[in-house]
Amino acid sequence: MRLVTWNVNSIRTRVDRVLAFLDRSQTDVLAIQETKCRDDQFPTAAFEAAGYEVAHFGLSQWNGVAIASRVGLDDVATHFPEQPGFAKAIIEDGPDPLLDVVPPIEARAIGATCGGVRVWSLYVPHGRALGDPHYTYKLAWLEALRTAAQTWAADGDAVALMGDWNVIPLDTDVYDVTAFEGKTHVSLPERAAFDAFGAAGYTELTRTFLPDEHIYTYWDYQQLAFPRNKGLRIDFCWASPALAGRASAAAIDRDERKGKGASDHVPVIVDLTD
DNA sequence: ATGGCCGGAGAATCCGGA
Repeated sequence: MRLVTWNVNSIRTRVDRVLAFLDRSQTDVLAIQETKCRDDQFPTAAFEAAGYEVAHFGLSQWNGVAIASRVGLDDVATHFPEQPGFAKAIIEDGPDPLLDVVPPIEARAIGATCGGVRVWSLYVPHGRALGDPHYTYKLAWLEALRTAAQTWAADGDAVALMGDWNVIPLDTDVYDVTAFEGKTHVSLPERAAFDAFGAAGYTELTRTFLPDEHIYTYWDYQQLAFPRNKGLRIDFCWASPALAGRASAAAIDRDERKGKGASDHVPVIVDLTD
């Protein structure tokens, strides 16, 4: 079975390219991030015509996550247990007891069971800047996900946590780490939050099969980043113990960054034995 | 070749991205 994660940066703009990729790659399950649309705007019919069921969670033009599967799609969840919401005032000042406000959960996670694997499509908050409320939110979000993931692993579930993690785990996962001094994605707390999935028993499958340095999954649209190969490695697949042993290969489809109409991220592919 | 931001909203730029 072939699982793929891809931040498509607008599904409506990219749908032809995504469907062409699904056909060419013979992908069974696609975890999509940054669909940038509401559920009623998602091009579901086009996916169904290609033989895929789709579950999408999108609230506005921001974020948006989906799973497309041709091997079944059951028990859809639009957030993980204790997933924090984001509300700037609450994070800065604490909850207001007079308002009893609950921060709204953003469209950054969707889970479904596909071909016996619990697949999660995840769009980890960017963080914006060190010390920004969004950075605090990012760390809390990752910690809550790790807590949930630990429970799933303890239950013996076959889980794939796939998506845009917005963390650069190693200095060699970026073209020049000094360009990120004092910025998000490389800070110690972010890297610790990412590495905690390993401590929880999960295996990052792309690292297993693609251990080379300076392998990237994202290149900025600006300043000729792709032709100059100034990229980042930020898209990953953490596999639970029950799943990791089934992995047979991983690949990054760098060619998908070429040409007009490319997303700034490329597909990250994981193959499992049946 | 892989090329000098892009997408969405909505009417002028502005937000968010990393």
